[in-house]
Amino acid sequence: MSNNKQGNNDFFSGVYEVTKLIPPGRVTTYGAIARFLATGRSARMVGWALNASGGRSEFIPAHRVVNRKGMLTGKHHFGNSSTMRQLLENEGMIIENDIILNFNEKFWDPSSELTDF
DNA sequence: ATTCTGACAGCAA
DNA sequence: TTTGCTGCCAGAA
Repeated sequence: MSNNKQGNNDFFSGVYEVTKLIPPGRVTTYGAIARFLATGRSARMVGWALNASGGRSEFIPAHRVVNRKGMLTGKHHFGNSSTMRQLLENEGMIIENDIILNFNEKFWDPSSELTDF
C-alpha cells in the first residue's frame, strides 16, 4: 500500500487552521478535528498541536476544543485553570463541573460544517 | 536509537 | 452501570 507520510507540519497547521475556523460560541472535539484532518484516531496529537499553539502570536481559540465528553480537559494548560471555563462561559457555554452542559447544542463538527477542505 | 509521555477515543470486563 | 486498558501518532528525554 502506499505509505503516504503526510507532512507532520501540515498536521499542526491543519489543527491550527481548523481551530481558528471554529465560530465563536461553538465548540468541537479533538477527535472531530483529527477525523477531519484524516488523521483518524490521532486525537491526542490534536491536543499536542494545540499545546504548541500557545506559543503562537496568533490567537488560537483552543478553549473551544474539548474532548468528546464536553469536558474541559485542557483547562489546566491555559495558565489558569479557570481561564478556559471563563472564555467558554463568555461565549455562551454553560459549564458545570468542568463539563459543557449544552455541549451537544454548541458542538461544531468541521467535517459537517466545512464539508470540504 | 530506544522509551515514555500526552489537552483523546473506543472497546472490554 | 462504571472503571480500566489499548490504540493512535508525534515529539521530547
